[in-house]
Amino acid sequence: MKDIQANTIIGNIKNTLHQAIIGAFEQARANEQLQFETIADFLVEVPREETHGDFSTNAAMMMAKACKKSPRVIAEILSAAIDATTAGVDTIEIAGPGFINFRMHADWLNNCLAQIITEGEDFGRSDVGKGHKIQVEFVSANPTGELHMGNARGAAIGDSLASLLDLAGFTVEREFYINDAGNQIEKFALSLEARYLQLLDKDIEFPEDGYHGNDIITVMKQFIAQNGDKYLDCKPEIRRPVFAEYALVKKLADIKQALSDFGVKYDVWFSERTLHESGAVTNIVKQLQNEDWVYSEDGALWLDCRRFGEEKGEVLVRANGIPTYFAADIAYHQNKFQRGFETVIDIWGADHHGHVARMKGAMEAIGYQSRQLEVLLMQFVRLYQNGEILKMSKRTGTYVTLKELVEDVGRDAARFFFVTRSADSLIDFDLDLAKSQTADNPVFYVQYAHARICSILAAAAIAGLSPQSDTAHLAMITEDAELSLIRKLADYPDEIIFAAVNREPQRIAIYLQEVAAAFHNFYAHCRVISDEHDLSEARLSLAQSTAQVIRSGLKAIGVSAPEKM
RNA sequence: GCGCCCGUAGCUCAGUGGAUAGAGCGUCGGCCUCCGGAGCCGAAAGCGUAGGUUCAAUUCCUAUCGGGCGUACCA
Repeated sequence: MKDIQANTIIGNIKNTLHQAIIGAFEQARANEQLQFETIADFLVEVPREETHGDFSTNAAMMMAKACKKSPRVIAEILSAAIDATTAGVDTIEIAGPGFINFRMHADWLNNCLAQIITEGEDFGRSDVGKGHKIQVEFVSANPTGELHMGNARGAAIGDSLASLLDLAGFTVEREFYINDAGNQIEKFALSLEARYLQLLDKDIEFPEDGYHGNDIITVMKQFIAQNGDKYLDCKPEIRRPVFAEYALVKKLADIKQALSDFGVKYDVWFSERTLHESGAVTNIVKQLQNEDWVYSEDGALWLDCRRFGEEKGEVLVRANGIPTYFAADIAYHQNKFQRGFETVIDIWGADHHGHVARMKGAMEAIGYQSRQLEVLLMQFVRLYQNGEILKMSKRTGTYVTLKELVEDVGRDAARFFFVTRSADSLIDFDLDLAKSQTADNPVFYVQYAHARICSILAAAAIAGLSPQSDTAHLAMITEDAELSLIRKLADYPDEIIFAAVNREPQRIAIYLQEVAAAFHNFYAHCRVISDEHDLSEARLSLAQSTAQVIRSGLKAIGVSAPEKM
């Protein structure tokens, strides 16, 4: 992972130190103290242990081989040559196998806090994205059933990632791809028809591979309430599209509502059907044919995926003339790029991983770069209930819905739960435990810190105290617990950048717990409102900044920041 | 069989090419004349196994064991 050193409080110091170290290398070479060709990619980091200083570099160890000297010897030479006064460094030490540790002047964290306060609500925002257009497409569930736990996870990750990218300076759009065409709609129509007939007392067998969920029975009951039995003697070819259209509208409305209740708002709801109707799907197949990416076999048209390293081709148009999902998906992604996105991120379930390589290959085939399409694969959510695995299946209709999750566990707790885990991990979700332990969800630990601060600020206002952040006030902040909290707050913009660039929203959930812990520790060790008027007002500034960071971070992951709990 | 993901504390999960691997829950022990105890402080407990690369591996590579997913003219 390349070190990201953005234009942030911490990033700027790292950059300055980085330059100072390079300067020291050059000087040592000029003095013939060190001999080397190029300077390796060393890191300037904030060490895990505070006893190792405020910043640290592995430069001496990275260059040991090139310089043919021991790391500690190189560190000695460098530390004598480094001019880090501009960064605010007080002392430089050599430690361990050859780390060079920098300790800043005592007031550096106070200056950090001043800057945090100056930036206010914008603190955390940065410009590393340079306004580049990026799209995050997530959930995109078939509108043939209800949203389930897997969709909930996708929603939590996708929405959070989009927010983080926005904070990091990208121009972001959230999109939901509506699979309202193709095979599953045919099957859907057959299932609806069967339910329709069954509800009207016809003895009809339900399709084996149909959609067994109770929700579509509800939909057809509503349909009958509105339209009666007038489709009973109608030709199947006539009534099936009517059922499907009716149900799609209903189901889509349900999906929008469930996502909205989960705190997710999309910029675009994109209909697959429009791609077929506009001719985009047939056009993309023609384009690929013209460029010799397509071959015929067994009556079907295949994309030659062997040209990008796959073992075999993939069907674009079936022998029956109907294009596959794959063909539509290529047209869809072409459409995305035509809309000006430089990068599109798709969040898919692990069951689609076989689709990744051929989609990326297809992007090359239609003239884009495969890296412009990023697929974030999300492992499954394995549900436990009564100690047993609950097998989810949309086909059989046994699954826990997003709606139930929000009702039983709560939106904040559910979102925090999902966004705390990396997309890579297979989650074991014990529903009984989740319900019974709702109060133990770490989200409340974070929210509690926020509510506590709000309460303090309110009490302070009544006492006639207000946050003051001029230099004289901030200089009164000297306790370890206070400084540790500032240090944690100062990390915020870099945490956002890291999470956004690496597509790891879980970083922020973890970070917020660390902020809350640092605050609770501060609270336990330092009285905010005390007899010392000026110190109280300085600490109020710190508390207020903490609340602001928590509020901003929680917002990014779609969790509320209540003032009272 | 082949491909992808994952094996970190009793449980659920973070994390990292570096100097002492973390949190929540659970267990054990402390802390309320005081701003919110949904809190604070402390203890026990862990990188599946075996090789390799490296100054340095839990992290990268290989093998192996275990789990998940995929391997359709489904999506």
